[in-house]
Amino acid sequence: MVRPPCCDKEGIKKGPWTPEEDLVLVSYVQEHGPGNWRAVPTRTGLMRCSKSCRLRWTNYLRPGIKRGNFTDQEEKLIVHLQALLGNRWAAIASYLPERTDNDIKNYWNTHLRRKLHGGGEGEGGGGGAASKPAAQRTASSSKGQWERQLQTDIGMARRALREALTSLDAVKPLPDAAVGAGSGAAADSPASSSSGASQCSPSAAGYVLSTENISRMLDGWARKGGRAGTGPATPGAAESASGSSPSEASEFSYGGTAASAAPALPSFVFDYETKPSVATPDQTQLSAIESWLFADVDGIDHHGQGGSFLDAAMDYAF
DNA sequence: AACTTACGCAACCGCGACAAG
DNA sequence: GCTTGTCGCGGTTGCGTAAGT
Repeated sequence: MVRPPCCDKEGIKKGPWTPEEDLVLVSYVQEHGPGNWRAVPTRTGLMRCSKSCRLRWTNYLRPGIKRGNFTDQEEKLIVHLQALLGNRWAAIASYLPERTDNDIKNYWNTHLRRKLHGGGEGEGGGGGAASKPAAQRTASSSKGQWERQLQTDIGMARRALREALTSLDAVKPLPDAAVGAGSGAAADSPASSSSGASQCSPSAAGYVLSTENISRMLDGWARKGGRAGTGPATPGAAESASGSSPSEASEFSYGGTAASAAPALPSFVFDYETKPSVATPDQTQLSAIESWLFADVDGIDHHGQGGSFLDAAMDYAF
């Protein structure tokens, strides 16, 4: 039963991804779509294990990802959902389509857990499992199962989310800017502010965000002088992306200024992206959430609305 | 200015579930 | 129904950077 680790093969590279690897992976996924990760290393020549490729894609390269600067709204959602669902970060992440489960997990571990429990012990990281959430932890966290679990938890989740939004409303009545910031890279991401993503049509959001990601990557690399490492992680680095296109980038014809060059990169439209939310206007999305949450406030559980959001929520996840 | 400590994030690891044969 | 392969998730670690002394 003990299966050897998938990555213990000779010649499998570990550690931070290099710009070249990122571009190869993006290029591959662009062409073939995400999935069949097993084949990625062999077909791309990447000396990475399939897991690493998948992780890199889902946590970093995937278009539509917003990084850093969690808003109050997101924070509250995370807190409430964590209380309800426990450390099922993937499930929680499905409510925050622009955030990765890893990001949420990190944010929880580094900010929220401390914040909520004042350095208190045993909650969250270990505590999430230790202190049983309202929804009992199932042994499985697989997609299908947590989806079913979510279905059963949905009532509680709705209540909690509504509370979260309601309490937030008291502080800040969801102005457009806030809504945009709620999920919008527009508000707090220098990258987007410089690239004008917020001005793009909603349908192009995914596209723009994806190119932004690349832009960020490229800029990060440029700043590090092409040094391998976590350069792309440098937040808000895209403002100088233009004019700093590393030589490697040209090899892949992505251009160094991905964001500004977006229209010239039609091949970068990730049609196969499984999270339609990236192409959904943030405001619309939040409005949907809100209407769904408040649908039964007055005792009316509009099936249509609830259903639609539930469907949408499920769509986000898959 | 140099050194130390704390923090944040990206990536790795191990396990379980699902699907195909 | 069983075995094997692949995928996805959550926990944890290690490195780079910021903050403090």
